[in-house]
Amino acid sequence: MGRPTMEDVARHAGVSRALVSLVMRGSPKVSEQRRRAVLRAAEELGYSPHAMARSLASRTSTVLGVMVSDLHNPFFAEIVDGLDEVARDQGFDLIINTGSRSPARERRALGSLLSFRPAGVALLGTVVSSADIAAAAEQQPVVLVARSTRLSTVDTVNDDGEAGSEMAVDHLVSLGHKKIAHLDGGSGSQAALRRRGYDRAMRRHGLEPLVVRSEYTDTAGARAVRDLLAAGEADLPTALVAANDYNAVGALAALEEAGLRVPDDVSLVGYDNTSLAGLRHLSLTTVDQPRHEMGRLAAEALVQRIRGERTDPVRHLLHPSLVVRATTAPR
Amino acid sequence: MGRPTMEDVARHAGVSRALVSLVMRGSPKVSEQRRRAVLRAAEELGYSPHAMARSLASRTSTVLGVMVSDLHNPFFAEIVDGLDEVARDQGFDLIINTGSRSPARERRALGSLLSFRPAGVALLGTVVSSADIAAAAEQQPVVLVARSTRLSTVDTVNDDGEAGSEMAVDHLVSLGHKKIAHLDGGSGSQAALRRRGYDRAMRRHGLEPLVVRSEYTDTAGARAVRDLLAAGEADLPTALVAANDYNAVGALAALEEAGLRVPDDVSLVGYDNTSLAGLRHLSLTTVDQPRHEMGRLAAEALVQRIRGERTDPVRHLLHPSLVVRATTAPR
DNA sequence: TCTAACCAATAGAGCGCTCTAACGAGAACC
DNA sequence: GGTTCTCGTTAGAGCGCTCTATTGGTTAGA
Repeated sequence: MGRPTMEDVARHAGVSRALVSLVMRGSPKVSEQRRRAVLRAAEELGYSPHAMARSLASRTSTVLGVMVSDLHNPFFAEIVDGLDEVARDQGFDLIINTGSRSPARERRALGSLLSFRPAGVALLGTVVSSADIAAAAEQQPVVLVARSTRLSTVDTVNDDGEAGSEMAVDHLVSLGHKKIAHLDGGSGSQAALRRRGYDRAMRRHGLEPLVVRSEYTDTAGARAVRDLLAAGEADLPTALVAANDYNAVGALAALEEAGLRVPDDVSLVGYDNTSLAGLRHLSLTTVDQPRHEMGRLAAEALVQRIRGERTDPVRHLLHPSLVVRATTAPR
Repeated sequence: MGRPTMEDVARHAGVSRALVSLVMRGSPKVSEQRRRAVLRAAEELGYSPHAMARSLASRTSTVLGVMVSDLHNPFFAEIVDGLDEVARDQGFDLIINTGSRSPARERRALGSLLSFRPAGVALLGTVVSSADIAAAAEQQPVVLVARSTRLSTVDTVNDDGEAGSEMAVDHLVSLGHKKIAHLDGGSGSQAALRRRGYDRAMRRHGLEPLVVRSEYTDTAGARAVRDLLAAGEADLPTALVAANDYNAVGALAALEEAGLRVPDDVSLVGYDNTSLAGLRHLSLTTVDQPRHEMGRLAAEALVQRIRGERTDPVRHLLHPSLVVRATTAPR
C-alpha cells in the first residue's frame, strides 16, 4: 500500500489536503481543533512528509550539500560537526558525499549532489576544477573550506597556513634551534601557504630555509627524513616542521629507526592537531586549526547567501594556534 | 531565470518533453538524429535532470541513506568506501548523515534520512532503538553494520568478534604467554562478543581469564593499565588483549610511562586495524576486520532487497584476521 | 442593514519529471 | 488494397506536495 500521503491524512481527518499541509508546516492559521484532528490522523496512519515532494512544490530546498574530499581524514569530521550544528539550528539537512581526491570522480560526485538541488554547497578540501566550482556557484551558494580560490562568486574558510607555519618556526627558534627543515606537502591543499610561512619566518630570523619535498602521508614523511639523513650526515637539522600530522608521524618513525630520539636529538612539529597528535603515545607538538569553528563559519556563509543577506564574497582566514606537547624541546 | 527544465530543452530541440525524458534515461527507442538534437540542446542550456522530480515521478529512488554513528572514527570511512563502490556501480547515490551516538539525536537524523524516501538504509554502528529500526524497516530495506539485532526484517553485516578475540589469544599463547588480560570495551558495540571470545579461548587453553573493565578510548585504555599496575604488582600479565586500537594506544602509553617496554616486557594486541595501528611509529599487532568488504556486502544486501531478489534476512559474519606487527613478542 | 474586514478552510494549478496509452507513418504480409 | 506490425514520437495524467486565489462564515464599523 505504500506510505500514506497527505491526501490520506486529509481524508482520515475529514479535512482538505491544504489544511494538512498547513498543519505540517506549523502554520498559525489553523484552529486548535482541526490541528489536533490532523495530528491525530497523521499519527494513526504513521504519516511523515515527503521531503522531495515538498521541496519540488515549494521550489525551495532545506538541504545543504557537503562534499568531503576524504572521509578517512578525521580533520574533516570536525568540520562536518561544525557545519552540522549550524545547519540543524537553521533548519537545514546535510547530505554528504565523498569525492575520493580525483578531479574526475569529484566532478561526478558534485554533479550528483547538485542533482538534488541543494540550497547551498560546501566543498571540504576538494580538488574539483575551478571551472566546475564556478559553474556550480551559478546555481546556488558555494563555500570552499581548506581551499582557496580566485573566484569572486564563492566564499572561503581557511586557516592562515602561513601564520601557522610561522608559529611553528618561532616556537622552535625560541627553543634555540637554528637548523630547521620543512617537510612540505607537495601539491596538497594549503601546502604552498605553509611552505611560504616557513620560508618567511626563517628569513625573518636570519636562518637558512631547507625544504624537503614530501606529501601529506606518513610514508612520505618517513621517506623525506631518510632522504635527509642520507644526504647530509654531518650537518643534520635539529628540528623539523612537518607538512601535517600524518607526515610528522612518519617522520617520527624514521627518526627513531635511525636511532635519533625525539625530542632529545630532534624536535618535531606537525600540523592540524588531529586526534592522532593528541594520542598520549605520540604527544605531538602541532598547529591547531579551529576546525569546528571553520565548519560553523562555512555553514553561516551559506545560510547568509541563501537568505539573500549578502552577495559579496567573504574570505574567512582563521588564526591557527600552537599546541605544545612532547615532541619539541630546547636545543 | 532558474535552471532550465526538461520543457526548456524540449522546446529548444523542437521535440516533446517525453522524448527528452527518454534521451535522458538512455532509452534505445530514440532515433540517433533526435538523440543528438536533444543532447545538444541540453548541453547548450546547461541542463541536468532534477533528481527529486525524477524520483517523485517514477516512484522510485536511486538513493541509499547511510547513517554513520561517528564520522571521527576512521573505521567507518572504509565501510563507506565499500558501500560507495557498490552503490555507484549499481546506479545508486549515497546520502550520508551523522548520528552523534545519542539515541534521541540519531532518531531525528534517521527521520530526516527517511524523509528523502531512500531506496534503502544502512546504519553503521548506530545506537538507535530497536523499535525505530523496526519501524524504518517497514518502509524500505535496512542493513545494520557493526551491530547485531534480533529483528528478522533487517540484514546485518558484522565481523566475528568472538573469533577475532580468540585469534588474538591464540597468537599470544603460541608466543608462550600464560597470563593474558583483556581490557574490555564496556557497553560499546560488539564489546560483549570480543569479551566472550577472549574468555572462551583462555579456558580452551586452560588459562585463567582476567578482564579489566575499560572502554573504546585511549584514555580508558591508559586508565585500565594503571589500575592493573596498581592492583597486582607482583603478578602482572605478560600480555594484553585490548578492546580496540584506540584503547590499545592508551594502554601502550601507560605501559611505557610505567617503564615497561612493549613488546619486551608486555605484549599488546589491538582490534580493528585502523590506520592508527598501521602507523610505523605504533606498529600495533591487531585484529583486522575486512571493512571494505563489509561495506560492499551491506550495499549488496540492500540492492538485493530493493530489486526484490531476496526477502529472507541475511546475516553476514565475516572472518577477522590477525595482523602481526611489532607489539607482540615471545615471552 | 449593508459593507468591509477578517478568519479558517479549500479548490485547483503547478513544481519537474515519468509512464501509459495512443498516435501516425512506414514496412510486411496475404 | 486492406490488415497487421513495428517503431519513433507525443499527449496527458499524475507523483506528493505548496501556494495563490477564493470561498463562505463571522464580526466589526458606519
